[in-house]
Amino acid sequence: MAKTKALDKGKTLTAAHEDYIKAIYLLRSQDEEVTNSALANHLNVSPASATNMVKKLADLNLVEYEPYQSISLTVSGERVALEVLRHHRLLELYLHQELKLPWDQVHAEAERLEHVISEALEDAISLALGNPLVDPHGDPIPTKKGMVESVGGQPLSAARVHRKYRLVRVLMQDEERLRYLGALGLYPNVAISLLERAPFDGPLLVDIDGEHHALAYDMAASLLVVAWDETIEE
Amino acid sequence: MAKTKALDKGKTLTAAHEDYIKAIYLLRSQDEEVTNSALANHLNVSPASATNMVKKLADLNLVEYEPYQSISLTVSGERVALEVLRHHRLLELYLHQELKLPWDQVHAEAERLEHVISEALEDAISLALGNPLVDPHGDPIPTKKGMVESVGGQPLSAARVHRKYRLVRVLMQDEERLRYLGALGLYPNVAISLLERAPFDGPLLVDIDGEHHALAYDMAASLLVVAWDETIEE
DNA sequence: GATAACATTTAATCATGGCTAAAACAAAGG
DNA sequence: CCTTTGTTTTAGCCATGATTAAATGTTATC
Repeated sequence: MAKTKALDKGKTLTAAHEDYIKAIYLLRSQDEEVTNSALANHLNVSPASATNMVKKLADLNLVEYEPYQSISLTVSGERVALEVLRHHRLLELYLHQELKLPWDQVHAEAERLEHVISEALEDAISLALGNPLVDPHGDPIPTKKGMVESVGGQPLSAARVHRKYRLVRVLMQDEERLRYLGALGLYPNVAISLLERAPFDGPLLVDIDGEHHALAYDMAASLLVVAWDETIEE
Repeated sequence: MAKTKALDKGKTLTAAHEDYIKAIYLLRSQDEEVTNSALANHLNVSPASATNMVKKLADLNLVEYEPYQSISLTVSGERVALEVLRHHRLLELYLHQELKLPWDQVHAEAERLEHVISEALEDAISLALGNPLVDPHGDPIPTKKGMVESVGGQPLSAARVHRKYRLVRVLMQDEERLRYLGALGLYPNVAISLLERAPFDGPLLVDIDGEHHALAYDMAASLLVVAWDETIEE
């Protein structure tokens, strides 16, 4: 019982702590090196603030940190990250599915709620949703035990022409863009085919549920799809 | 546009601000004089902290305050109080009714959530519940416009023997006590009759839905009832 | 009306989590 | 190898919201 400081302290973590830990986890899971500036940038704080907090997290045994080195989570840190992420994604799904909030609004709302819900509420939400595994953007919801389903898929921008795909994940949280996608009917599980690809990473012509639309390349790069017939039909 | 500071600042109020304002409102509505110490006591902070915050709230035009005098809300202050209270009570009802959290837990949960839900979420919750007017404890839910239904009723401790009453409100938020009441089946709208009253403010023998129980005097004093036939049957 | 008892306010401090400016360090190019 | 460029850290500061201890004001009692 000597080195388990972080576990001892239990739920003394503030929203700020959780935000940093979540950011480290998310950056890492996008295969980005977690540098001080990347972290500061992701959280919209100054680099100095990031250093400051990272040091505190290191004291709590939640991150591994040596000055001037890149940052990583410890096992307890990752446990915290997954817990927060579970809250976040359960909330997103709940708000969208049960309370009918538009999907471009649920992220911001969950961002605040994730820090204050109790274990009991987390469980109740999960139960009400039937212990779901993905949120409205197709992001996987960590299980209570901290397991994360790896959602497969390739970027639509890299897909083959004239093949039917299923949209499985939207790597975007920006409200404007999500509203735009929503207007096109681009939600997870929708059928989408690539009709034509403009050169030089130009726009892509796609068929969404019968309708034709042009889609900017970088948008398409943030849409993960799998071949339609590789997936179980609902 | 000179004196409307509080309105100008809009949603820059912190959870601490809201807690103080809510406390002032609740103390006042229990006909207690809102003194500095009552406030400090209610919020579990030191008197010095209360003075400090009250001065800030006065600067924001949310409370009326002169040193050494008792404290009251301004019109904008009351508007804030009602908004927070609306959040709180909507959340309590939602958590209890839709997510099936035990009624003794919803207060603590709502206490945290009330400060972070958006207008849109508030509306969605209210809509999902059919724009309800009372929470699970029988406390009135302020309307969007800031109207509060006054819930009538007299303390059960002052009720007449051998008359059928309807429990309309439980003036208690303590988890232990609520759990106890719950175990007795004492929720709002339950039928209750006073069978016998012990002298010297002693326990009361009551009939709750056919079962007989003894109830401490101070408990009964926190239960508001109305004559069964004065109320609309469901 | 003086004084005791109590409530309130002031003053000085602390922890948190930001910030800016300056110093220290790392990595790359000449 | 040294210097330039960019990143990271340190140092000093600020606002928030709490604390305790001391000073001040209010009220009740004799």
